[in-house]
Parts: sequence; structure tokens; C-alpha cells
Amino acid sequence: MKLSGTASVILGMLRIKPMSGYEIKQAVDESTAFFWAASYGQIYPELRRLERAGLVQGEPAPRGARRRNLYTLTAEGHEVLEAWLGEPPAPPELRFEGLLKLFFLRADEREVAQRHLHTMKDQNVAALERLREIEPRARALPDGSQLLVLRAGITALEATEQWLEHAEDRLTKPPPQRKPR
Amino acid sequence: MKLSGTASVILGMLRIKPMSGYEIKQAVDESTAFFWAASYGQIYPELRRLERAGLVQGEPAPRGARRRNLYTLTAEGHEVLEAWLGEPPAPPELRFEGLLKLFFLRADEREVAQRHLHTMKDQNVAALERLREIEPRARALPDGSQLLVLRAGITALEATEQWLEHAEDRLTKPPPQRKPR
DNA sequence: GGTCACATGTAAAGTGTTACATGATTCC
DNA sequence: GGAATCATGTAACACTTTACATGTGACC
Repeated sequence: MKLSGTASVILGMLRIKPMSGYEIKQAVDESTAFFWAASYGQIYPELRRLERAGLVQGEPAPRGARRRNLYTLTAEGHEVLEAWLGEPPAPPELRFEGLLKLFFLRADEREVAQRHLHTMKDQNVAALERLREIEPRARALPDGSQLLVLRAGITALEATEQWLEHAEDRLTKPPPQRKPR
Repeated sequence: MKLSGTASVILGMLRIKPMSGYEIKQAVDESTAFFWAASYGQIYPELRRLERAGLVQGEPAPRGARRRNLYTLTAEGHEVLEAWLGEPPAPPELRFEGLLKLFFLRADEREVAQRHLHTMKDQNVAALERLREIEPRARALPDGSQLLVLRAGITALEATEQWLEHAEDRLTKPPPQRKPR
């Protein structure tokens, strides 16, 4: 039983507690989104596939007249999830357009590079703020591993921040002409 | 003119100098792969699309009896690439299965988590070694921005390394029972 | 009455990986 | 002769994003 990326987040989330598709999306957005995102377009179809495969079980749990399906892990779902959790993780993958542009920009396009660095800084600050906002909530959890993972994100973003500082210096000041006074 | 991710790496590489599909792949593997990868399955079809669109021009340049197509940026290709280089970069995306597993593992599955941390460490060390191996070559380049980007990768991996160390401590030693001596 | 959050879904298009297939050349 | 590297490509599949469509409930 091979799990798609989306399938594993879904099962993982459902092991914490039964949820609807909508709630899974919310949970992903405020926890794993930084290193593992998922959209509605993946979640809803995948939930159906998982139900057909017998790994989750859905049942209607409307709130008022608003329909809603609550999904629960089946015994088989637990097994499959735990098997997946036990397998060695694939190496991380990154897609970082800012670095790509910087890589291609030449010395005579320095201004463009500076603009991009600025954008990257904003994005980095925004991401850091989001994570730090979550931190107190994660700190309150009993398990600790969520907090650990959050710290990974914060560490990486802080390192990026430092690098951005360094990069800006490099691009602002033209390389010193080696003229010690 | 909207460029796919693969299209932009290809054009970017061809701006450095004309190359064959095979050479583009090699160049990607030893420079941008860390933050922007591409496979043959993308490169070859994309080169044809780009040629049909008039952004690159291919011509046969066999080496002996071994066939080979050299692609060059057209004037329009230059324009399109430069337009793309000027647009603000999209925020980075990460897919990190190791963190996902750690996130889902509970306190009673600590051994599995430790195994995964070990795997992640190996992967991290391997990646760092690859980058450090490239560094001297990048240092020799005239432009400097390649070296800058490489430093970004090294910085991020070093930060990850530190975090891995920290995470291992946390998982090995059970949380201190607050008993100051 | 309008906007926002709740809630579920589909369709199409685009992106990407993997495995396969083919053949030449170089090096041991 | 065999393995590794050079070189190009296709086909099948898996994965993802985006836009659209629909309707309820809460709050101002």
C-alpha cells in the first residue's frame, strides 16, 4: 500500500482526531504547511479514495443544516499510516525562485537583484512571524515533537534572514578594491 | 508570455552559453539542483516547446557520430528571460517528509523518530558535502552571485545540522524532571 | 443586505517523475 | 568485452494548482 504525499498528511491528521476535510485543511495550514502543504483540490478527492480503499471512514456530522463529513481512521488506516511513519523519509525538496533569479542575474543587473532580495526579506519576515505566532500554541501541546518541528522552521528562516543580510551587503557595496589605508 | 519553472532554468542556463539538453541537465545538477531541479523528462520536451515558440534555436552539433543539439537563445528568448528575471520571485516552497513524520510521531514512538533523525542527518551531511565540493569552483567565477547563492544553501544546511543535533538531544534525554540540585 | 467564514466538491490544465528504449564513445 | 558516460527522446502515470460552482450561518 503506497501512500501519496497528500494521503499521508490526511491520515496523520486523522490520527490526532477525527476531522472533516475542511478541518484537515485548516490543521495543515497552521501546522505542516511550511514544509508540507495541501489544497482542497487534493484533500477532498483523496479522502474519497482513502474511503474507497478502506483506510478512513466518513460519516455525516452536520452542524445545523450545514452538511459536514467527519472522517475517522479505520484499523487498516492505522496500520498503513504506522507502516509509512516507520519508513525512512525521502530527502527534502526545495523550490526557491528567488535564489534561481539571483543565480542567473549578472553583475550589471545588480539593481534587479537588490529588489528581489528585498522581496525575499519581506517574505521571510512574514513567514517567521507566522511561525512565531504559532509557537506559544505549540509549546502548550503535551507531546513536544510539534514544537521541535516548529523550531526547525524557525531555525531555517532565521538562518535565511542572516544570509539575506549578508547578501544585501555584498550587492550594495561593490567588491572592495583591496586598497588598505 | 508565461514561463514554466523548467522553461526559466533552461533559458537562464542558455544565457550563460549555448548548450545541449544533456549539458543543461548537468549544469542544473551541479548548480541549481539544490533549490531548483529538473529532469530529462522535462528538459527535452520543454526545449522543443521553446523552439516552437521561437525563444531558443537548436542546431545539430554532433560530436563524432554521436548526435547532439546545441540550443541558443534567440533575441526574443533574451527578452522573455529578462522580463521573467525582473518579476518579483514567488515565495519558496519546501517538501520535507522527515519533518512531517516527526510531526506525527508520538512520544511513545520515540525510537522511530530517532531513526529518522539519523537518516536526516546523513542526508544533510551528504548535501552539505556536495555543496562544499562545488564551492571552490564557484569561488573562481567572476560574477559572484553564484557564490552568494551557494552560500545560501550552505547556511541553510548548517542551520539544519544544528537543529538536528538539538532535536536528537531532545529525543534522547527524556524531558528533565525539574529537579535543581 | 452584504461580507466573511464554514463546508464540499469538480474539471481542466499544467507540472513532474519514472521507467523504458536506443545508440555511440571512452576507458579498463 | 563490459561498464560508465554521452546523448536524445517517449509514454504512462502521479501529482498539483486554479478556477469554478454551490449553499449555509454568523455578524454588522
